[in-house]
Amino acid sequence: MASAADDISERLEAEIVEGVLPPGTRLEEPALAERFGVSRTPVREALQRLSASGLVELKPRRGTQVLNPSIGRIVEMFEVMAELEAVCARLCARRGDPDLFADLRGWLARCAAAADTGDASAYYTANKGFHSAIYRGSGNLFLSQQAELLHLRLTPFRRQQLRLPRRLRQSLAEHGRIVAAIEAGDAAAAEAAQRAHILIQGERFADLLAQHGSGRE
Amino acid sequence: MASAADDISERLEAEIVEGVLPPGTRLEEPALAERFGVSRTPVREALQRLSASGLVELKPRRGTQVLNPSIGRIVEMFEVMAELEAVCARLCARRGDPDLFADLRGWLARCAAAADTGDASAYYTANKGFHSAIYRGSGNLFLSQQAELLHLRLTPFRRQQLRLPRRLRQSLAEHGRIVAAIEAGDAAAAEAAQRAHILIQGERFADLLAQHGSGRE
DNA sequence: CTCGACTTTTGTGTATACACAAGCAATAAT
DNA sequence: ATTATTGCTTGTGTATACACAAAAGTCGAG
Repeated sequence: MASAADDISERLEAEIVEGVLPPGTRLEEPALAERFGVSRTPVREALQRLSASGLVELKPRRGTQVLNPSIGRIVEMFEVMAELEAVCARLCARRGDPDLFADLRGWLARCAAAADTGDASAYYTANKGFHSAIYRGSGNLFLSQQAELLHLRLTPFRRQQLRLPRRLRQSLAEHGRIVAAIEAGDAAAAEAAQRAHILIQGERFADLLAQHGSGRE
Repeated sequence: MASAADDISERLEAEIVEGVLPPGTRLEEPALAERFGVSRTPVREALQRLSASGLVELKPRRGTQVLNPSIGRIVEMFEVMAELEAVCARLCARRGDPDLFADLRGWLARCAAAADTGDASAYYTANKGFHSAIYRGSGNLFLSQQAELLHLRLTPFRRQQLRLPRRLRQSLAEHGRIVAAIEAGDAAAAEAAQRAHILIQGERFADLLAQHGSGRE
């Protein structure tokens, strides 16, 4: 039922997000067509969609490649992400829905379990669930979808961070503060905690790159 | 130099935003192909892009039509727009750049001139410039682009509002308060004023629809 | 007259073929 | 030896053709 273009764009998206296709990789239509056993037509449609969601860059007559934003731009994206999530957290606090509290507590527990065992992969999953719960908890479906989209776009640049065990525990503590503020109905505190929680990731990212001396400017 | 698909998507975008193609209009590929004198291929690419930017809906095997969101969803979009613009205004106030002040004052003057003569079309243009200046003034290019995109998506639903002369003067007054707060470096006031300025549009929109008893739910 | 099954038509999804621009290599001229 | 020009290769942009699903129309049975 899913069209070939859907299928291809999903698989490419996953590979970009997972880092299988690192930023800068050239995506040539004939090669992809052969790989997926289809013609170039659905491949082109898939690339168009990825371009629209901001994962690849599509230069006219010069091919498409996995987007490789500058450090500055990535930091900007993290700043916007921080604001979007801050709004979500504020709205969560304002709603004060007990079901939402239970949901958040559940994800928090999963995060804690993963942090205890130091399982970065499990923490990644639980973390994603936690943030999605906050998006949905805003009660604004459009906002939630925008947040999910930007979260996806940032995933390639966030992966390395959770490898550091200290960051993992720190992240967990921040989650705890966020949930506490939401449960207390303290919108301002929830907003501030969430914003800080995301902003620190942008800073972390810049630190990591400066450290490793990546080839970016 | 611009590809046919670029050209078509731009023209369709303009027509959707201007209301020539009202929400709900079916966009059939063969018809568009004939109209633009090209084959279906570039038409399809153009529709893909419009779908990605959120102006049209592309249902598999069921064609594409100009997006016709529910009232609730449009209100949600206005809420997100309000938050994005609020962030922009806050960042403007924090920067405190005199060049930015001058820019804003310039647009404010153009808005005032248009409001004096009651020229809704001129006010529309000046208003767009004013808001764009605030986006750019945030100093965050990514945020600015996201704001422009959402502004574009909301344009079809904002057109009717400025017809009302009272709303026009009211809008001008709000602009004045925003600029004053930014110039004063009062980030919190700028943020609040900008948020309110946008939110009122969402409410206005809902009012208008309720009044006219549109066919939406 | 109404309802349902069948046929026709319309429109989308995909494949293939051609057109052409950009990059690259080899050769020729200075 | 260096550089400019020309031809070749690669890859994207567009056109056309076919496959098939969904909607629309038609016909017959009750």
